[in-house]
Amino acid sequence: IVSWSSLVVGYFEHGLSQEALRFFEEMQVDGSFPDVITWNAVLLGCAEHGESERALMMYAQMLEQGVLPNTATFLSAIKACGNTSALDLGNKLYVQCWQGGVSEETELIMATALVEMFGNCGSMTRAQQVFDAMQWKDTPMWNALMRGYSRQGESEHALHLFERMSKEGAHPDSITFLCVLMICNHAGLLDKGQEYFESMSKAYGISPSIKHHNCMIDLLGRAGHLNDALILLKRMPYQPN
RNA sequence: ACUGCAGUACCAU
Repeated sequence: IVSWSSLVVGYFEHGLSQEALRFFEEMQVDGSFPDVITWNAVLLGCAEHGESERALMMYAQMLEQGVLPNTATFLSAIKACGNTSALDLGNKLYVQCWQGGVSEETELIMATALVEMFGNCGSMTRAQQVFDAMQWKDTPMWNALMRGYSRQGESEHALHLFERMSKEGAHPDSITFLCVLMICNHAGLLDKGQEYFESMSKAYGISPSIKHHNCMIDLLGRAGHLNDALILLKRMPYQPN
C-alpha cells in the first residue's frame, strides 16, 4: 500500500492526474487496498488539479468502503467543497470534522480551511463565524479571511483586516501582501498599493517577490502610470516573466 | 519504532 500510494502521490505532484488515478485503480486490481492515506492523497490530488467534483465523489466512495476519514481527509474534502461551491456538503463537513477531537494546532488548520471554503462559497457569515470561534488566529488564518472578503468585493473590509491583524499580533507575510496588493489592484487603489508595496521591505522586512512586483506593474499600468510600470519592470531584481 | 497523504495570492482587456 505504501509503495502504490507513493507512486500515486508522485504522479499527482507532477501534474499527471490521469496516470495517478490509473495507478490508484491498478493497485486494487493488484490486491493492495487503499487505506486512509492513499485516499487522502487521491482526494487532495484531484482537488488541487481542477477535479474537485471527482474528489467529492471519491470521498463518498471512500466512506462507502468503510474507510474512516481523518484530519487530512477533511482538509481535502473541505477544499474540494470550496472549489465547487458545495456549501451544503461544506456545512456537513464543518460539523463532522471536529468529531473525535483534534489538537489545538490541527484545530486552527481545520478552521482556516473552513474559512477559506466558506469564503470560496460566498458565505462570509459562516467564514466569519468560524474565524471568531478561534481564540487565537495566526497569519494564514487572517489571510484566509481577508481573501474571502476581497473575493466578495469587500475591499475596504479586507484592507481593514490588514490593520487589525498586526494589532492582534499576527505578522503579515508574503501572501498577506500578495492579497493586499491584489485588492488594491482590483479596487484601483494606486496610492495605497504603492504604500503597501514600499512598507513590505521597509516596515515588515519582507522582500517583494516577482509576484509582488508583477502586481505593482499591473496596478501602475492600469492606473495609466505606464512609464513607472516600465521602470519597475526594468529595475526589479528579477527576470521579467 | 521507522517509510507514503496534511491549512492561504491571483489567474489573463
